[in-house]
Amino acid sequence: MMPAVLRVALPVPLPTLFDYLPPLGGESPAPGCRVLVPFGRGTAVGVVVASQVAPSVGAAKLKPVHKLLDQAPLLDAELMRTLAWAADYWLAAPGEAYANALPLALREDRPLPPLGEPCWALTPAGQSALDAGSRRGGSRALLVELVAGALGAGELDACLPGWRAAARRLVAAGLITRAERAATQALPRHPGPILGAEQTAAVAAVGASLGRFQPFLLDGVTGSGKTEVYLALIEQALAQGRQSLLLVPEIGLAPQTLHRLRNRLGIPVEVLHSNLPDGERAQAWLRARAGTAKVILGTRSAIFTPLPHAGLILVDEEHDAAYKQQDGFRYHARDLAVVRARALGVPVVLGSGTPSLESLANAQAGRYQLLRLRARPAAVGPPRVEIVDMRAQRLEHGLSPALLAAVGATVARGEQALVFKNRRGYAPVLLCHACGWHADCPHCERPLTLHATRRLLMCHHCDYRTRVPPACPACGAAGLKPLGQGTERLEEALATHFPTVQVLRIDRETTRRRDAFEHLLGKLQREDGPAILVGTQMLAKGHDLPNLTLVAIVGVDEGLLSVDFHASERLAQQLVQVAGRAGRAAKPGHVLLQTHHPQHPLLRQLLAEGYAAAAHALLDERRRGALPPYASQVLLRAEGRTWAEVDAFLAAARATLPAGKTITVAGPMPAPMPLRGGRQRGQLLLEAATRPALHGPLRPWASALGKLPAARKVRWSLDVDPIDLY
DNA sequence: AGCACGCCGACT
DNA sequence: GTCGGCGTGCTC
Repeated sequence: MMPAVLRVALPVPLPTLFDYLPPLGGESPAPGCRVLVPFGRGTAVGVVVASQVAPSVGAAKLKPVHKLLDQAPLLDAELMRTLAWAADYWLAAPGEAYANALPLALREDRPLPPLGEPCWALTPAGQSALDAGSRRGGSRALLVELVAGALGAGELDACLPGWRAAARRLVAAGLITRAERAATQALPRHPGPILGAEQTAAVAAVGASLGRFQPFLLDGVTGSGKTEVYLALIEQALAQGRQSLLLVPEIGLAPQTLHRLRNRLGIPVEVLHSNLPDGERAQAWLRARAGTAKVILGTRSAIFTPLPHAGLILVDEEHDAAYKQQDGFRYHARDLAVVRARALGVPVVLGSGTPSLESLANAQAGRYQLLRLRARPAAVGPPRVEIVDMRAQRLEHGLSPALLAAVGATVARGEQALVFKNRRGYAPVLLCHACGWHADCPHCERPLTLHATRRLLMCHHCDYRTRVPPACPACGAAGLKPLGQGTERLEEALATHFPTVQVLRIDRETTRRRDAFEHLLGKLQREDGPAILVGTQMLAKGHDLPNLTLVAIVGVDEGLLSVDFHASERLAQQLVQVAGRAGRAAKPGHVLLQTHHPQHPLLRQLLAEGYAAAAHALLDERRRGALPPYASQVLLRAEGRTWAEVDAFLAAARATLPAGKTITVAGPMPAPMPLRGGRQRGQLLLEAATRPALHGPLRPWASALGKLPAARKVRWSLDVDPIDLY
C-alpha cells in the first residue's frame, strides 16, 4: 500500500512538482496552503498543489513536510486552477508560476503580517523639530502634513509625491514613527461628470453582464473618457459589494489613476506594483484576499491578486507590451485577465485607444463584445495631422524648417510642444569622416550611443560604456562626428533655436531619480506656460497635459523598416498614442510627422482612415501570411559563449520534436540581434495553425529540453506567443 | 536556479 | 603543498 503524499510547487525553474509525506503527527494540508519543506541541502517554502495523491517517485526519496505555514489555503481554488492553467499554457515551470503569484514577503517562513495599513505619525521629537524649524524641503513638508495626525501611504501619495525618502530619513532620526492602523474608512466622495451617450451605452452593456463571464473590448481614442467608464463600472460593482481589479501597464500611470479612483469612490484603493515595499505589497494582497480591499489598482503582477468577491476585471491600455513578462515565467497579464474572469464568472473589459490585433481579432470572431467610444468630450476635435517630408529638406540637427516653425508658433501662443524621438542620448553613432571608423560595442557589435554631456559612449544593449576618444582610434584624425539624433541633441538644438523658451527633456536619463518624472509632469500641469518637451516612449502613454497642443514626431522610420511583423502594429499604436497627447483640453491639437517615407502605405492609411482601418489592414496581412493571431507560435531562445554551442542545443531541440506535419519549424537561426553582452544568441521558431496543435506535442518536449546534454552549455527559454523576435 | 561534489592550475 | 576554477549532477 502506497502512502498518500502531498504534491508541492517549489520556486525552482524545473518542470516538475515535488512529493512529500504529510508533516509528522500533523494534518494533511489542503491545496493552496504553504508548507516549509526540506529541499536539497536546505529548506524551501512551497505551495501544496494536491493532497492525498499517489507518489510519483520511490518511497525512499520521500521526506516529510517540516511545517504547515497556513491553516486555511492562502491561494483559493480559483487561483490554484488558474495558475495550473497558466503554467501549462506558457510552458513554464509550475513552481515559478506559483512563486509569481505570491508577494515576496509571503514566500518566507514568517507569520502573515497584520492586515492594518501602515501609517506615519509625528513623535514628540518631531513636533519640537517642526516648531524649531530645524528641517528643510521634503522632510519639513512631511512633518507639516503629519501635524494634524497620522497619515497612510495612500494619503501621503496624494498630497506629497516623493514622501517616502523623507519618511525614511525622519524615521531614522526618530522624528516620526511607522505604525499600524485599521484600514481607512470613508474619504470624501466626489460625483463624476455626466456620461456621454457612448459612455452610458458602454457602462450599460458591461453592467448588464455583472455576475457572469463576458469579455469586452472597449475601443476608445485618447480623451474619449475610458476612465470614466471604468469608474462608473467600479461603482456598480461596489454597490453590489464586489471587488474590482484595474490593471495599468506601468507604475508611472498609476498615481493619476489612483488619485481619480480615490476621489471618486470615497473608499481606500489598494495599489499593487513591484516598486512597493515587500511588506506593504503583501498587506494589500492579503486585504484583497480577505475581501476588505474592494478596489485594487496594479501593474502586471497584480493579475494574481485573490478576488474572493470578484465583480469586475479591467485592463487599461490592453495593447501595451508591458503586460507580457519577458523573463522567467513569461505570462501575459491581459490574457490571464480573461482566463481569470472566466473562472470567476465576471465581465472583463479590455480598454485601449489602439487595441491589439489579438483583441480586435477576438472581437471580429465574436468572442469579445466590441464597445466603441468615438467622441472626445473634453476636446475640440481630433488633432490635425500633417506629414513633413524630410527628403530634400535642409535639416537643423534632424529638425525640418516646418517643424521648427510649428514649434515656434506654438510657444509664441503660450502653449506647449512635444518633440518625440524614441532614442536616448546625443547621437546613435560616432563616426570618423576621415576613415569611416565608428564606435562599436565590443560585446554587441552594435554602434555605441554618444552621450555628450556625460562625455560617454554607451551601449544601449548591455552595460558597456567608455570615454569618448579625443581622436579616431583607427586613423588618428581629430574631430569625430556624431551621426543622427537622440533626445539629448534635440534638446540642445531646440534650446539653441529657442533661447527664451523652457526646454525640458524627459527620458530615462533625466527621470532616473525616483519621482522625478512625476515632479516634471506635475510642474507642467500646474504652471502651464510655454515650454518645449523633448521625450521618448515615456511620454507616449496617457499623461494629460492640458496646454500641450503640438506633437512633433521626429523618428519613426525605424519601425517602418523592421523585419519583425509585430513592428508595424506597434508603430501604429505608438504614433496614435503620442499624437493623442496633443490638444486634450479646450485647445485643438496639431500633430507633425517627420519622415523619409511619406508614401509608406501604413502611414498614409493611418492618417487618412485612422487606427481602426490600419489595424484591419494589418490583420488582413496577418491572415494572408498565416501569422498570429491566425496561427500560434512558440519561440525557443538560447544564448551561449559560442554560436556552435547555441546551434548544437537548438539543433538537438529540433531533433527531439515529435514527428508530425502540424508543426512547422524555422531554425536554428541567429536571433535578430545575434550578439548581445558578449553572448551568441539564436532561436528556433515553432508554428502551427492552432494553439492545441502546437501545444499538445510541445508540452512533453518542453519538459524534456533541460535533459538534453547540449542544454548545459547554454541559457535557454521558451516564449509562448512571443511579442518580439528579439 | 542553487548547491554540492570533483578533479586540474598559480599562489603562500 | 593548498585555494579555487567551473563541469556535472541532484533536488521529492
